Amino acid sequence: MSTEPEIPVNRAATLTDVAKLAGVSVATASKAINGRGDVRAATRQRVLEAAEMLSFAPNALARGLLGGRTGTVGLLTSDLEGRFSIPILMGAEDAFGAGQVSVFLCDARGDAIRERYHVRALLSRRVDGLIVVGSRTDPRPPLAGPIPVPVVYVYAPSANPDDISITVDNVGGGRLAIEHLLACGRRNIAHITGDAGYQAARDRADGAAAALADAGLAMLDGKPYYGSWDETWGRAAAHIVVERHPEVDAIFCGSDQIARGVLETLRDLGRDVPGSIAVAGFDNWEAVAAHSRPRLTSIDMNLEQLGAAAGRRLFAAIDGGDLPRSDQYPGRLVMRDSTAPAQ
Amino acid sequence: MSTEPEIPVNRAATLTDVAKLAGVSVATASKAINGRGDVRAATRQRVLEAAEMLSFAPNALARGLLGGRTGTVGLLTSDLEGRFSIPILMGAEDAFGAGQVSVFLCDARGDAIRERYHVRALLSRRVDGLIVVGSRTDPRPPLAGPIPVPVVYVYAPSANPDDISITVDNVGGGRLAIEHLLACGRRNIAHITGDAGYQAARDRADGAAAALADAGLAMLDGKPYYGSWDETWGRAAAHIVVERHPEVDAIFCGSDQIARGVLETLRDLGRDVPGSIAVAGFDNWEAVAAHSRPRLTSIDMNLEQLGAAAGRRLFAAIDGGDLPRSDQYPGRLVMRDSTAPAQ
DNA sequence: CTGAAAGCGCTTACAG
DNA sequence: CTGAAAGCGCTTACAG
Repeated sequence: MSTEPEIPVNRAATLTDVAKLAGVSVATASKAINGRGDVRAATRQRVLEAAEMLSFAPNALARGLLGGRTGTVGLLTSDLEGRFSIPILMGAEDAFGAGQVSVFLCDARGDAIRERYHVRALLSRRVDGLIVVGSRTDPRPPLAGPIPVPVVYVYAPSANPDDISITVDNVGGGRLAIEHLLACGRRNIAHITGDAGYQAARDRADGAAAALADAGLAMLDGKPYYGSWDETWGRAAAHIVVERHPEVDAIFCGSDQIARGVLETLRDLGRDVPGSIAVAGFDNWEAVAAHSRPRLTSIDMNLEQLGAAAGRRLFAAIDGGDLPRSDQYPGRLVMRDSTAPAQ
Repeated sequence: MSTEPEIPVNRAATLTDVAKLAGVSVATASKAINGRGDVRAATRQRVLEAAEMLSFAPNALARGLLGGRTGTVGLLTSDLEGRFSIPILMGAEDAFGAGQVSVFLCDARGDAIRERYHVRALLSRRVDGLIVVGSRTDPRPPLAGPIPVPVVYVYAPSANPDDISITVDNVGGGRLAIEHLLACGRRNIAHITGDAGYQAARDRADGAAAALADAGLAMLDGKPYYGSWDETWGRAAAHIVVERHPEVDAIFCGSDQIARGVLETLRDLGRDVPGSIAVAGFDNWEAVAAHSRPRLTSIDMNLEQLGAAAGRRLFAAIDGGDLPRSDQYPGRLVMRDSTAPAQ
């Protein structure tokens, strides 16, 4: 029964505990654990064993207090429930998690007051940087007040062009969809999409129009069918399109949910997809696109990559050196069964 | 042109800066800012103004180093893409965000190694507590190693009954659905659900069976149609049910996606919903349930409330005192158009 | 009511 | 190769 007064019981072990157990100074213990400075191999060994024995975990707060860096970043989202925020968040989390960085998550719920409150809190925790995730592609006001750390806006760009914003190339996405439909031999193409108040709707429509123009064509009616982003609108709009333009041989939809509604109506009307009419969606929302009849071809915005890119930019900005610039990322086409060469 | 050498330029203002500018000691500045100790009103005023002028934000790391508490918690999720994790996460974030607590988000991606790594990191950041969010309702192994802070498991309970677990009452949810269908006057009720390997599937089925038994009934075929959680299975199973049991007047589905497939098949077969057959889903996944034809009645698991409850439990555990116990939360029925009294 | 001093747990020059 | 000392930014008894 030896008494070992040195071993801590109720509190987490500190470097002092480790040093004591190893019979060295805290300075030496620190060096041994961090692999810094010249420490005799045997000494290092002893320290490491002591640390292990006490399951020592260095206090990151103390560390952060010293060095200029805390190894934390803030992830500011405007709405967690948004399907778009989540993959971005995953990508960013992944980009950081791989390193030594921990992520503070804050949901401002679209409220500017709450956002400011969270920014204050994050700054007082001395985050090394901030990622601001939007839920719409429309530009958003930049964070208020002086922010002493780098900020990267993702998905929704900052309204200030001097800020770093990483966004989806929706124009390119619209192009991609149309080019695919053209390659399938379709010529009479309608575009049914969401609320025209969304930049995303307008951008995708612009890209679609441009791709059609390149082929000497225009979308049916010369303009998109703007509406809302859901199935109900998709069903209604499909009825209108087919009635006005029986010759329609392809429909590009601004979202998978709209496409889903379009598919239902075409099914009700007995129009064969893709034989008679090809249908392409947007978002590549697995749950929606992969189980429709037929399974839906769609544009994927690569949101996870977008998040990861934002993470890397933030790293670069934190490390200083060459300041990263804003950038746009292209989507990609995911082909399923709702599009095919015309029969 | 006065020279004011005291005002910091490149670094964040510290309490020392504030104290200097206000012409008091740091101790007094600290008390003034925290409303602690007796400070003359005028003095406090001066300090507050100085703090404002320098946009002083107290260094939370330094604070955390002193007191035993850091005001941070770790939110450990096993998969961010899971639809179920997100509302829980929102609820928890909300419960904390309202207070002074910041949340570290870690996605272990279902990998035990990664989970351990994240736990280490969180502990070295001295979080005050941990919330572990599962993505299935099956019990999961408790966190490995000695965890010196309170842990609350949510959605997926810990396999160790001594741990605090906050879960959904799936048995009750199954009951709720069946009781509603019975109240609608249905008597020939089938149950189509997901993978029997999921505790959630078995629990919901058990609840359904119990509610039927209470009414002196049994589900058609005497047991659930187990399959997978998606629409494709819903479509296939609905065909089987209708063929074997033309008398079927209600189908309770283990998920909204299954229900969606069931609705499609019934539509194809020309069976009227809800007139001829009532259909109820589970999850109340807005995007799926609110736009089907007809709109889907479904059981909502109140996941956001679950997350908030977990947050409050963790608070209680951190504050010590009466240790909170594990608990189950009931779901609620959300009535839409796919169920109605029999004609 | 105010301030000097100690200390939280660590790291980093600087001596030895 | 090792250790004593200073210091990161704050708070908290304790004097005055």
